[in-house]
Amino acid sequence: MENSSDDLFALYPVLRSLPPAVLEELCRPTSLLKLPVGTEIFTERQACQGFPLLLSGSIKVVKNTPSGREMLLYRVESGGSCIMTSSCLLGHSDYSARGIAETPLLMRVLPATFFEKLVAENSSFRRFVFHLFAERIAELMQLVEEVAFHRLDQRLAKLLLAKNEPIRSTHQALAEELGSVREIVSRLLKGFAAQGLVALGREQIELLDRKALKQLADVRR
Amino acid sequence: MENSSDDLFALYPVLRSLPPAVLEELCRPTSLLKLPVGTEIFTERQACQGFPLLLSGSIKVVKNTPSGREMLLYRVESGGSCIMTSSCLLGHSDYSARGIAETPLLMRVLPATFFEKLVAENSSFRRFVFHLFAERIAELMQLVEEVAFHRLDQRLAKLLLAKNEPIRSTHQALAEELGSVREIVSRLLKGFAAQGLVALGREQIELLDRKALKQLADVRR
DNA sequence: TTTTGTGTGTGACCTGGGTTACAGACGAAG
DNA sequence: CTTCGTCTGTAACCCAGGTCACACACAAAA
Repeated sequence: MENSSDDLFALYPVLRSLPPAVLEELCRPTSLLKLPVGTEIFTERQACQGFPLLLSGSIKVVKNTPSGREMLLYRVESGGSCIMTSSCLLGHSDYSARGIAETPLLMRVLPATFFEKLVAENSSFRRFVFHLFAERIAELMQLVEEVAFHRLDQRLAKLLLAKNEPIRSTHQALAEELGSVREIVSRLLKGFAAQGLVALGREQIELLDRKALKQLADVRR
Repeated sequence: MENSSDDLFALYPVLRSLPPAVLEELCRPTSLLKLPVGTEIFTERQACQGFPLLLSGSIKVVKNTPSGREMLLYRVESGGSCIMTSSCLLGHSDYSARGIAETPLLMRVLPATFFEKLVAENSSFRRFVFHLFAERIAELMQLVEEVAFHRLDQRLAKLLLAKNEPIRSTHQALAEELGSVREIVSRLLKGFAAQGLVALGREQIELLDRKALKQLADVRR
């Protein structure tokens, strides 16, 4: 698949107004990064060189515990951009989380100097970046609330609803998104199945009663 | 106490480079806001009119549950500025949290139009704002980790260490910072006291063994 | 002094969810 | 087919922390 600048513009319309020099630099074939699944995009306390523009694939940003548990903080999908990186570009040093390629990635990296320039001169780009920040903060605050106050069954229900069917993922993977462990997810899913909310298969979950799941997910306590 | 522009500049050196017009507007006595304790600075889903510059006092940003529990997301102190607001200034609509004056507040509000202009034209101001965002995000990610993976005794120990002695606050208040309930905090504090880590009094806590508390707070599990 | 309110101590109890330690089930590879 | 690795089920157990229901204790107000 060819990755012309067209793809870039389709995902990041903001970049249409780039000055030609930046554009040329950005579209040089060497600036195209292909990364395999599992690549660590960034680690806790490690610097970064530019502003990543994700063309395809998805990055998960997670916290890990020494005991081997994991918790998904958020995802970066194509069209989004990892704001963590810009955070770092802008003086804040350590990441305090890891970013990992969930799928093979295709991305271009906007060098730091260009990023600075764009943010300064291009109001729509600036708006775009601010928006990324704002969104991230809102999502993180939501996450704090959920982790602090919502039961795991609620959070699991919500997670299932957020995925598009057919859901193909292991209980382990779901547990890691929730910051829990496999056994509990299995137990809860079994409960859901018993209530006729889902049908379970190896590495696949079918949602039988979205309405009831939604109700479960939405209970305020 | 007079609140000249000097105070403003002392807290926000960034503003020194303001164009005179903005400066004049900002220093008009009418732009000085005095708010009593308990004022709701912003609520979930409510718009905002400018970028607040806190001169004195502290704002707590919290999540509440229907069951009456509360959880502190973060604080804004003088010199900081509530990035939530800017978030909103920049297009993201709903707050998903409440901001409440913990003490009487003294603040000036930079009107939205000036804010836009400053962010565009003044690189140090822009850097300042980005830095606020970045810091906030890092803190929130840290908070997620703590809530998800750390036990309450750890988090309480950390909280106590972060306060400056003498600590004068009720168990209820501590519980609300942690997103827990009074009884549990009392129980844990009693435990700390039994180990000689703290001495308890009505609305006051004395730290007897900071080293041990620190150790407790730092355990990685 | 008595009253009243606000903070604290405390025990009994419950429950969500994490831990351990398995056993079976399925699919792919040999 | 057999083997092996990955995924799932599941039971026994434990513990942190939340809930309920109190009883005090202390201070300020009446």
